[in-house]
Amino acid sequence: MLSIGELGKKTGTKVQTIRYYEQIGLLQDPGRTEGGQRRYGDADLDRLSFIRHARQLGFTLAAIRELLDLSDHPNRPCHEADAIAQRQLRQVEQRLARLEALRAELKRMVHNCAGGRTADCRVLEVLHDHSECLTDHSEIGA
Amino acid sequence: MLSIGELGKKTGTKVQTIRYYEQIGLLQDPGRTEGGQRRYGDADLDRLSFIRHARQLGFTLAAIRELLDLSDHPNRPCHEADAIAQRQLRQVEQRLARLEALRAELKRMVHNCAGGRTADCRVLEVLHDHSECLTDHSEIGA
DNA sequence: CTACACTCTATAGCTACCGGAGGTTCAAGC
DNA sequence: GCTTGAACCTCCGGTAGCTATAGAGTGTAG
Repeated sequence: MLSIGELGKKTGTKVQTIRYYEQIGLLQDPGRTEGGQRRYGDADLDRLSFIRHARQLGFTLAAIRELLDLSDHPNRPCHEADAIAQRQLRQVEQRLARLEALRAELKRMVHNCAGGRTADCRVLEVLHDHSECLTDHSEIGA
Repeated sequence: MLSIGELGKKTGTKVQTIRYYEQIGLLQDPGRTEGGQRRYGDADLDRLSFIRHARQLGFTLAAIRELLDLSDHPNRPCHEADAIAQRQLRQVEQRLARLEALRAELKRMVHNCAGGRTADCRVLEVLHDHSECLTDHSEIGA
C-alpha cells in the first residue's frame, strides 16, 4: 500500500494532481487509514500511470476518460480507441503545421532586426502591419 | 467612431475579449456615449490590431504588454523587442520538437492497431506500458 | 415611436492543474 | 511511551485567455 506521496513519486505526479484526478472522478476514492489518509494499491498505480502517459502524449482528460472506459471493457471493439488516437494525431499534425508557419514568420522578423531604435524596429513594424506577413496565421496561438 | 461590436468585427475579436483586454489594462477605457457605451477611434483600432496580430503569432499577453510598451517609446533601443521575439521563436521551436516526437509515437500506435477487441488494442497497450515507446516524452502535453 | 439589435455590468465557467493556510496523522528514533 | 517533524488532510484562491450567461439599459432604422 502506497501513500499519496509515494504514488506521486512513482508516477511523477504532484500530490495535488492526484487529489484533483480523484475529485473529477478519474481515480476513485481509494481506501483510507483510520486517520483518513489515502492508501493506494497496484490497480491505482496502473491507472494513474496510464493517465500520466496519455497526458504526456497530449490527450485531454476527456479523451483519457474515454480511453480508460474502453480499457475497462476488454470485449468492446477496438475502433473507438483507435479513433481517439487518430483524432489526437490529427490535432498534433494541425498544431505542427501552425507552429511551422509561426516559426517561419518569427524567424523573418528576428533576422530582419537591425538593432536600432524601436521606431525602426522590424519586429514591431511587422506586428503593426499584418500585410508584411507571408502567411495568414489567422487562428490564434498554438 | 466605432462601437465595440464594430471594432470587434474589424479586428476579428469578440466583444467580451475587448472588454477583457480593457479590464487587464491592455486597452484603456475609451470614450463613452452619454448612455455609457464605448466608442473607439483609430488609435484604439491600431492598438487592438497589434495585439491580435501578436496573439496570432503566439505571444502571451504579458509579452504583448512589453511590446506595446516598447512601441510607445520610439527612441528606446530595439534589442528588447528583438529579445522578446527571439524568446518566442525559441519557445515555438521547443514545442515543435515536442510535437514531432508525439506525432511519431501516435502514428506508431495508430498504425499498429489491428482493429480487434480492446483487450488486444495496440493503442491501449502502449498507453498502459510506457516501455513500448521510442521516445521519452516525459514532459506533459504540447 | 416602436422594435429590436446592440451594449452594459457582474458573475461564473472552461482546462489542467499549482500553491498556501491551518490543522491532523504517521512513523521513526530515543 | 513520547516526541518530533515530515507528510498528510480539507478548503480556498489563483493561473491564462478567454467564453457564456443573466438581466437591465441604450441606440438607431423605419
